[in-house]
Amino acid sequence: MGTIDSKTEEIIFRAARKVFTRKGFDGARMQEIADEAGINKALLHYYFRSKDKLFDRVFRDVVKMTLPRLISIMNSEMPLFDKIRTFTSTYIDILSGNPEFAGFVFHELSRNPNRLLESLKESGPNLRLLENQINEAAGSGEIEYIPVTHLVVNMMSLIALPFIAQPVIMGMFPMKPENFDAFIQERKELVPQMIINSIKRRP
Amino acid sequence: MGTIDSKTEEIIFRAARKVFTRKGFDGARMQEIADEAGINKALLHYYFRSKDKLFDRVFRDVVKMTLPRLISIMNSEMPLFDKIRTFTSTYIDILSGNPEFAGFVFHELSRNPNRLLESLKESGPNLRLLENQINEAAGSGEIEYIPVTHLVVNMMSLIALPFIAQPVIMGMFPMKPENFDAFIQERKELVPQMIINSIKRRP
DNA sequence: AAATAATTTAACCAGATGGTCAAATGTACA
DNA sequence: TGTACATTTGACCATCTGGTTAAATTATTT
Repeated sequence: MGTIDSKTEEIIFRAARKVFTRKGFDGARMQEIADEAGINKALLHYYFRSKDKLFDRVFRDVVKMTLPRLISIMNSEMPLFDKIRTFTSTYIDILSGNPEFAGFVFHELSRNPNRLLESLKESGPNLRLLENQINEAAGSGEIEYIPVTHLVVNMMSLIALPFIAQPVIMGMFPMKPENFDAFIQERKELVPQMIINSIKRRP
Repeated sequence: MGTIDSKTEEIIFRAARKVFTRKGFDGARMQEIADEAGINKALLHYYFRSKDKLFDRVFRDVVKMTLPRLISIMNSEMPLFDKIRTFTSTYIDILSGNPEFAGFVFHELSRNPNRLLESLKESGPNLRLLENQINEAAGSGEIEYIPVTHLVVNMMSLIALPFIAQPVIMGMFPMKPENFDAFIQERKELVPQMIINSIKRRP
């Protein structure tokens, strides 16, 4: 279940992912997906019964392309600061390759919050582990205490929002696409530095 | 131009803002707006010729409800750290009162990037001023240098994303709506502290 | 090569959706 | 009161959209 065997099925699926992630469920048209795939609209329904079913597959695929790698970093035994650095650069790399993913996931999730819950329930990040690392580092005086919630949300925010806000950013600060890419790359260093700097205890 | 005189016009407009900000342009239905306003669908077109026109008014209104206050803070002569604190708490207050605004603006902007450019062109924030403040503070050794772009994007990110990601956050960390509100309130202190901490030069 | 099954298509359908219009209702004013 | 004007509505229309179906085409099996 969930596998793609035929060649055309693969083509259709990629087309669907492209259109859905760019336009969202409501903005996407089955006809547009068919055109993008270069096939007849009826073929969409032959392979993926309905728009809902096709969308569902796409959404799961997008989650599967991002979450597992991030969760495995979170759940690793890596030291706290390394974890922050690795998480950031991995997440930024993923989104650099698929800039629409961030906006897509958050937007569709607000349309149907239950969607992610399933994915998270079956293999969520082990927040207890991260919590322990924070407590240890705070106990030893290495860092100032910060609740896990805020630390995680801070990382997500600093990483994901620039992609969602790309048009705003490129409008505010005159930027060509290459400049925006460079700007994002700078953040692979800047974001973890900033997070670490903000919690590291001052001498 | 752009004013609302009649009582029903006001009711319709509020209904439209509610529906559009929650569902987006593509997800919104004229019938739903009419129902929300408790009037006939034809009346929508009587007051606001088309869905596009109505949406445009709503979008402009939302921008006008947020941007000017933020811009005036940015353009004020307030000291850098105060500016960061005031900007954050004002922005969070605005979004707390209208949690859908953030996702709405960013999503619709990626559908039509030109929309904001107009609003920004006529009265954008004076980034040169902020830049000077950064340079001064960096020159005097008070802070570590940071490009304006990153500083501004960092603030936007830490403030706006939690609202966009609300369902994700409430799913990851078991949170009831009240808890989420409290979580957001905590950030009015935490975010500026974090930003300032991350740039303040260490002794 | 014939028969069977899988893939692909053109044509079509039903319901939804943005939009129109003529009639009805209400309001102000002479 | 009657008349001009604005407001509101129900009914209707054209188009779009997801989905179906029967036929055509291609691949597979015997």
